[in-house]
Amino acid sequence: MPELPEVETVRTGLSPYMVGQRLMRVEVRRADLRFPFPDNFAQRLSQRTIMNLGRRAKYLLAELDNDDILVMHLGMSGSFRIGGKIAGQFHHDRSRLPAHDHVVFHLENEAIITYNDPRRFGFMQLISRQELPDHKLFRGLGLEPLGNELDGQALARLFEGKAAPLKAALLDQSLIAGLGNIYVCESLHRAGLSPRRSAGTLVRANGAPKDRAGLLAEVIRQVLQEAVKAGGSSLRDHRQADGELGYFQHSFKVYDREGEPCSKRSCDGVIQRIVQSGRSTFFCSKCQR
DNA sequence: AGTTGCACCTGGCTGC
DNA sequence: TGCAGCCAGGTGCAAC
Repeated sequence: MPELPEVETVRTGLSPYMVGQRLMRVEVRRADLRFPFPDNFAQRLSQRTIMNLGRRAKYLLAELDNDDILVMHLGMSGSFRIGGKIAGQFHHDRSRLPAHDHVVFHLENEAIITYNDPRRFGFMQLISRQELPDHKLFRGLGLEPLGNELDGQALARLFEGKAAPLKAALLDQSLIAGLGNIYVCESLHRAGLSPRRSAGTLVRANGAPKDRAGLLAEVIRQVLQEAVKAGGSSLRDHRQADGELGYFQHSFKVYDREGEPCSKRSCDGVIQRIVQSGRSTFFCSKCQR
């Protein structure tokens, strides 16, 4: 499910059940997901208390009481479910695909948190707090789009001289970290910018250079904030950790809307689907320039 | 150095 | 109803 808003929604959904709780037992039901689990993974987690559940880009970071950080990435199809005894009540696990339940966390409060991932593009790692910033997973990550750094100037600097299409530049996690296919398409539509325009042209100083970059930075933040507020997007019936469906998918203006009329007032264009670096791009060629 | 294309997986949907 | 083909929210790596 996961771009930044979905991961953030998972974080807030899991936090009340995990933070401050000790891991009594961890079941790991296969040797690997996308990558092998670390050696002695379950043992190293057992009896640790989760001090905080954070997020960087699309990574969930469970900070443990021994200075290790459990790093979790959901890939394309990873999700968490909450079950077990919660607030004195036993909750039945209505899992649809128990075959793909790969990791089960048993917490001191009797909550049972299950990680399910049919495609297994997700992964988990244990990294010490000290080595995390320089770890290969993190050292190359770009700006956190909901942090304080992303504004027109920063974006202009990042994209200056880049020949790559805007679409590709926005998906590049080493520039901005956390956007994926959906929110890039939606942001570009909202900003009225073509996904095919080369990233460098945002900056070229003919007329109002600052404005394009500034506008794009602003709409990215808007779109992400709105999506977080909506609990993310639920595609293919993907659920949030607490079983609720996010509803930002109802706000999509272009994603998966090929052939539909452009929703912008004063635009009579039609949403098109093209393929850029192997992935679908949805946009309106009339109002996105 | 910057891009592109493929690979990693499973499942759901479309169309014959 | 069956089955082939295509598509999917991500990313790392080999190859141009």
